[in-house]
Amino acid sequence: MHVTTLCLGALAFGDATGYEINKMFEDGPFSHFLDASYGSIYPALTRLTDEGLVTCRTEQQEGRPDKKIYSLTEKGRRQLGDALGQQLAPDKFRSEFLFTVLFAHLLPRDRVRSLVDQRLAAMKGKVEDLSQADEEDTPGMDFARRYGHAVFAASIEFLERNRHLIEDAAIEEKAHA
Amino acid sequence: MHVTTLCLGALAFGDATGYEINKMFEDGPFSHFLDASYGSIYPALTRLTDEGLVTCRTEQQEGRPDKKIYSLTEKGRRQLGDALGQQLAPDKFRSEFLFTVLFAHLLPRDRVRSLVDQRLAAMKGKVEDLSQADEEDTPGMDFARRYGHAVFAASIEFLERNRHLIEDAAIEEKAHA
DNA sequence: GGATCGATATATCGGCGCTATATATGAGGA
DNA sequence: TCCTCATATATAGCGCCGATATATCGATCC
Repeated sequence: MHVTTLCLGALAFGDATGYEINKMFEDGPFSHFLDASYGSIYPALTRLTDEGLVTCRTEQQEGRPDKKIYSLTEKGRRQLGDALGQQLAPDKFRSEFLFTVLFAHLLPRDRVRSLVDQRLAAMKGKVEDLSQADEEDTPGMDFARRYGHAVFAASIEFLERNRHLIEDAAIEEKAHA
Repeated sequence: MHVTTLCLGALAFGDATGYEINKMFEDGPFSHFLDASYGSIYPALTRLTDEGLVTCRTEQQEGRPDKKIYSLTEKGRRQLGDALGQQLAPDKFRSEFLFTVLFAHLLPRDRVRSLVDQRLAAMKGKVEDLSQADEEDTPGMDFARRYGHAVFAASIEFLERNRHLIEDAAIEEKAHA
């Protein structure tokens, strides 16, 4: 599923600028399970406009560049529907933490402990974020939020119960590797 | 963390060919939380050889191309240690399933149900995979395996308990979007 | 017995998308 | 006063995935 499709999805929630779409990936409803950045969003919106899947109207502003507000066309809406009907790619997960942990037996104990502490703090923050329901959310958004909450909660519980497995394996001294 | 670093990590478990390293990402110990493919592994090994971080010896074979077996040098081992001491990037997670589910209220119920069924089946397979401990695993590998198991188990439980949230929201008719 | 398929093994090309950067300004905190 | 953050668009560079090319052996299938 290409960035163009993700942008169509973003616009299905209402008209938006490239800047606003980017925020949906950074902080918004997509942030926990999708990724996209300016470098791909702006070119995608241009391509979508060329193909007639979205339209663009410009709004003058003072001090800032003019706002380019994009809207889904009927053709774009159909294209999104098609994409959601295709075979989906399986989830992708990338964790430098787990990669690093594979070498716990070669790392100083302090390092491993700090790694786990940092991770626990980050995950507790995420669980906090995902605890707040929003009245305006679609059923899907609510489901995704609860899903994230459940997974992060399980992750935290696992880490707290099993951190000793890697901490005990780590080396006592402070030396590097 | 670049592919070169991941290759150093792979070679820290023993000498290997590019083909074997690829398998570590495809089926092996890295497969659940890392990604890399031929298109990046072979160039990475060339670069690592040029920089003296790995060495390469060639083994003749009949019928197949000669095996190029790579080994970590002392310099490579130090470089890996350094990388594991740096600030790690946070986990990245990409899910077309959750993206699609955001639009559950626009999709036919059959589609949503089939999506959940497919996902459950895939996840049960993963849990199965991750149930088998291996005597030869490092403590880190064992930890990562259990971690995956815990997270997938939580995921399955959540899906089974909450699938109705999106299935009830989906539209009754069979029409597309 | 012939055909097809998957595993073994290396390598490159095209294109997609992230990271960083450029540009410009107003608001708010230090 | 200065710096950082938010608003807003856009591109260049580069890293990496996916597809493809090449070659052979063993296994399965019909």
